[in-house]
Amino acid sequence: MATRKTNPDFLNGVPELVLLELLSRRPMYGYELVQAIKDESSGALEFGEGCIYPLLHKLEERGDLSSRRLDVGGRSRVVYRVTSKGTKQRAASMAQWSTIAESVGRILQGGKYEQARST
Amino acid sequence: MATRKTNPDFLNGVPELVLLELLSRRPMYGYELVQAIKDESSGALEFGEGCIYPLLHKLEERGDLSSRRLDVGGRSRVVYRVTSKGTKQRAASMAQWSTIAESVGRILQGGKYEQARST
DNA sequence: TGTCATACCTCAAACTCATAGGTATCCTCC
DNA sequence: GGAGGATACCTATGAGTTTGAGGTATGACA
Repeated sequence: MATRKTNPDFLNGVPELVLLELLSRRPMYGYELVQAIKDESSGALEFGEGCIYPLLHKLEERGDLSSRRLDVGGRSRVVYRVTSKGTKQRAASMAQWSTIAESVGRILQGGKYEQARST
Repeated sequence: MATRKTNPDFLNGVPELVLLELLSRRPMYGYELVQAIKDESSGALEFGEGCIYPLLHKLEERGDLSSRRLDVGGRSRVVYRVTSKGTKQRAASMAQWSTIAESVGRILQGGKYEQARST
């Protein structure tokens, strides 16, 4: 009952994938990421701070991210960047997402053809 | 803290979508669905019985599915079909999946361009 | 002074899904 | 005739993720 084996996380691990992807472009801090995800998806994806901060901590603990505290105009920001371990993880995650998204897409498309044929 | 509002279920509601889709093509029973999902996705998607059966019950309770018990060769099967309510739900779910899958895809693609430009 | 945006954080509860169990019938092979 | 596997249903525990709501503190603006 310990480790998950099947459907490795993609039917609810999108936040992690998105974080690794965005951070692989440039280092960012938590609050910025929350806004960026919302912006880049035109509002379709909206992960709250309660989702992002714990996830950042988890990824750092796991070694996929490293952080550095910055003071900007009296405010303190924690800026994260992807480690080399995280880069590998990102590639693996992207591959898994692709496989799953294609599979789901194919099933939904299959429905189209079915309907077209039977109509 | 009661009802979920954001990210309406698609970062972990794929099993539900797939069930509604497959059942909208033809009525099927639980055990058959478990195999069908595995087959149609070439093994990429694998939802166990412990996922499918409770979900079928939930969808029926909610009014998206109706069931009928069949006896076939001494074995008892519970065959499910999509109700008109379920058909609407399926359309809504498909639309949501599309939006989210496209958003995630766009973010991942964005990464490609970024890299191409900066390299 | 109050309020809003920025910026960090944590916790409780809700939810889903995986794993592992349980029952019972049928078929095949030995 | 018995063992084992496939078929077919089911539930329960628990791991893991995400939501929603809260809390702290600074800076900007009116």
